[in-house]
Amino acid sequence: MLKLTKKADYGLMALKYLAEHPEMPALSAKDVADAYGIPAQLLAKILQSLTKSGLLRSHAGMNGGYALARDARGISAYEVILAIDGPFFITSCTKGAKNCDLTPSCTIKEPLARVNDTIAGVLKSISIQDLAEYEHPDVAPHSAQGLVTLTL
Amino acid sequence: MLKLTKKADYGLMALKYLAEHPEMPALSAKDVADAYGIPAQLLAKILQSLTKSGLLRSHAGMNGGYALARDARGISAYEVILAIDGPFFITSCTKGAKNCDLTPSCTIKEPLARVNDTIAGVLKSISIQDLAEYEHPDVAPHSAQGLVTLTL
DNA sequence: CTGAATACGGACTGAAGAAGTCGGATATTA
DNA sequence: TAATATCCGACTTCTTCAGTCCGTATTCAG
Repeated sequence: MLKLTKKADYGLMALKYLAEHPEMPALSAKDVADAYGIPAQLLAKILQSLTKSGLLRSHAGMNGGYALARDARGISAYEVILAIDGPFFITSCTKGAKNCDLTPSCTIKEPLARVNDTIAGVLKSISIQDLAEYEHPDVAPHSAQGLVTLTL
Repeated sequence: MLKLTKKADYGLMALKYLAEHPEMPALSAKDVADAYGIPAQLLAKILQSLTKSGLLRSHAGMNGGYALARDARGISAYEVILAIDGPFFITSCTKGAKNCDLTPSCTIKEPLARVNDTIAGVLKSISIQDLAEYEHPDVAPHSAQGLVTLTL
């Protein structure tokens, strides 16, 4: 629980890989899948959904493949996860149209919604470029600085 | 995905309920379950695991039940979730003994581990007391102030 | 023009985890 | 002793995730 799906992981990895190879006009799903040992067909579908969400540009045919639709710095981890897994909510019942049946239970969900927002904020502050630049943990703790304030 | 299990929800609700009724020496699983419309047997098992983790004190027999083992202010949401669902990691492969088979994939997981720590920090900053005090969203945005800094 | 390489997309299967139930054993108290 | 509890393991059911299969459409090279 509270875990990213493998699809989201794969998607982040693939985008990172694309960001690391800006010289290539396009990389096929198979290229990326082979680079990481990911099931090619599965990654293909992931990249397709990222294309539909506008994060990638695709091109069929020989020497086709995928490329980042924007600069790596302009794509956040949040967008990627959202595109692949849909909107996430930390709580089971959200205060949307489908309200939850347990009337008083929602008193606990309100504060947790703040947690949800906090997590979303953190993920929004991380760009694909950040992931690509990240080399070694102990070497350079620089770059992205996400400051998040949680007020209950 | 990135969602709390219902068990964790139920557990948080139950602890909140206990915190709201400090006058009661003990409340049975059934009491709490009825208050929220939760399956009693399911909640019972949740409360048992919270007891094993030392967050609750239990007492069998008539007029028995559960009570908070500590002050509500000393129990964090993090502890509750940990006790019920076990340790959570945002990424599928964690850098523990069971290392992941995808060698290069882990390059992406390192930065996400920071996200994981951030989330844990937020959850640690929220106490059961905070949940119990939280009355209405628009009325009083006071109390718990969690400040979390994420450095990639 | 033809064939290879590629993206696209629906349907399907298997595995895993979550949610909940059942049944019984133990402990405490009225 | 009977009622009320916690305690605990096994089980079923349901959903979601992960992955595969297969057919179609698009583009490019020869």
